[in-house]
Order: sequence, then structure tokens, then C-alpha cells
Amino acid sequence: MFSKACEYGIKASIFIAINSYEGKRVSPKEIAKEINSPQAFTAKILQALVRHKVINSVKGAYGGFEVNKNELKYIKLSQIVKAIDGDNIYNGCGLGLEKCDENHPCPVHEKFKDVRNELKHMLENTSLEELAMDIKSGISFLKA
Amino acid sequence: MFSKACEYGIKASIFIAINSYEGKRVSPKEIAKEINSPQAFTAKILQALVRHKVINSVKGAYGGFEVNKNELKYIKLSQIVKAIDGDNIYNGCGLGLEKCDENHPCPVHEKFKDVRNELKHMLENTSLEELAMDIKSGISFLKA
DNA sequence: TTTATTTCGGATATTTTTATCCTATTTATA
DNA sequence: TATAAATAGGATAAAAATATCCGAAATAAA
Repeated sequence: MFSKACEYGIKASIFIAINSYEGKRVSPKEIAKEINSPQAFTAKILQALVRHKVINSVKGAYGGFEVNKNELKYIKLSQIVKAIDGDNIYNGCGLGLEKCDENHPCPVHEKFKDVRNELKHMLENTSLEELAMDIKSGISFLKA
Repeated sequence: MFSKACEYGIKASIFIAINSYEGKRVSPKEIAKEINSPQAFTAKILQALVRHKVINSVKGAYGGFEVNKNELKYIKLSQIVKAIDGDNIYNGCGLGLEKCDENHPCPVHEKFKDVRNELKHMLENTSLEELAMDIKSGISFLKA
């Protein structure tokens, strides 16, 4: 469904959110340990999220990654997914046709709509804040 | 969502279905041309579908790929997807956790359920027959 | 201003997925 | 039985995704 890069990006963002909530910046090293991901690769993904302005980075001593605490509830999963995997999962054809729309649909175009809408709805209505809260309260987990 | 291999597998199966309906067997060459896919790679995928008994092959002169005309309505998309991409899209964790269930859920476990159920429902309730009919009647298309 | 710390970004390596090529095997028909 | 037409399957190749390494640039504090 999502690429490894995107999975790491989502988990990393949640961990950053938890810490930003408490005014702490975190490093790729801490993040990778907490979400059980390869550190250098994770760092690259964080860079991409910064470029897309999903999260913020502060260089130099006492720096690290953070998100604006007040924006936590407005940052949606969809932003992270689009930043890393692009919008193919939103707009791309389920069977990979270059051109696939109402006028020239692939065999599963109509059937796929419901799935895509459900996914879209989920991604656009799930905030980093709620995901972070669930981790904090022990309801969900970032690694096995 | 699906791998390229799976996309080819679905489109190939539909084309085979159309032809089997008319009593004709088809070759990887014809299939690849019709669904706009690399021929040799498509042939490998067809082999996999045969091994998983989704479609049938007949070797030698006048051979080719076919499906039992009478079973067309009972062959569901889910069988093709499982044969090629495995059941990860069904059972795998949305964020790639090795262990992710009700007792130890990933951050999106609950939210993901609806999406997965919608997808599962679609795959398990869509038959090769209906997809083939739509192509035959010009409602949908196998290539752009 | 120097130092230690930290992100940035280019280069490279590894693994997986996608794709190609060639030979062996099977089978219907002449 | 010989031949031509097919699929089967192993060996490679190419491309994309995943992962690692290292030096450059930025920055806070001593």
C-alpha cells in the first residue's frame, strides 16, 4: 500500500509530534531507534518532509526535528503520504493505465472508487495529533 | 497499491476470460499486445497464475492460456491478487509492523480497517466474468 | 572565535522488482 | 515419426527502491 519510505515517514512524524508536544527536538538517531528503522534512510525521509514543510528542522547544536505544537491537529496523514509517495495512490489508475477516467475507464475504475474514497477520507481526516495521543496513552505502538 | 506484476496479471486474466468465452486460447504474445505489457514478463506471470490454478494452460501446438468458461463467474479478483502479490494487502500491517493486532495495534490499525475491508469486499465480490463483459461491451478498456 | 553538535546532500552499495533471452519440454498434425 | 507450434523455466540484465557512508554547512555555547 505505502512504500517503506512512507511507513517510516508516518511513524517518524508521530514520534516527532509526541516530543514536540513536550517541547523537545529529536534526532534521526532517536527516531530510528524508536520506530525501528534504518537511521540514514530515515534521515533522508525526514529531509523530504522538511522540504515539503510537513515538519521543521533546526540545524546545529541543540537542533533536531520538530513540528509546531499548535499545528499538530491540522497536519493530516495525507500530507505525509503525498510528500513521500506522491499522489499516485489518490489519482493513479488501479491497473496502471496512463489514461483512465470516466470516459475511458479501466476494468476496475468504478469498483476502485469506493476503496480510494475510503482511503482518501481516512488520510485526510486523521491528524498527527490524535495518532500521537494514542501512542502517549499506550493505546497504540510505533514498533513491534 | 498492486505490483506491476499484479496489474498485468489482472488485465491478462480478463483478456483470457473474454477469449475463453468464445472458445479461443491465447498466447503471451497476443496478451501482451492487448494489455500493453512486456511479453516475457507477462509470460512469467501467467505461469504463476497457472501454478495457482487461477487459469489453465495447454502446451504444444494449438495450445495457449484459457479459463473454464463455466467457472468465470466464480473466479474473483482476490484469487489473482493473492496468487501474485500474496495476502499482505489483506493481513499485513499498514505501517509495516511485524506484529500488529487488536492487542498491539499500530497507530493506524483501527483507521485502516475500513479501508482494508472496503478493498477486501471489492476484490472478493468482483468476478472475472463481469470485468470481461464490460470490456466486450466497450464499457471499459484494457489499455490507454 | 573556536569547538562540538547537528542537519544537508552527494556518492555509492545492496536488495527487490521488473524485464529479457535462450533452451527444454510438450503436443497436435501432417 | 518428424515437424512445427506452444508453454515452462533457468539464467541474466536493467531499473527502482531501500540502505549506507562521508564530508559540507549551519548553529549554539564555551
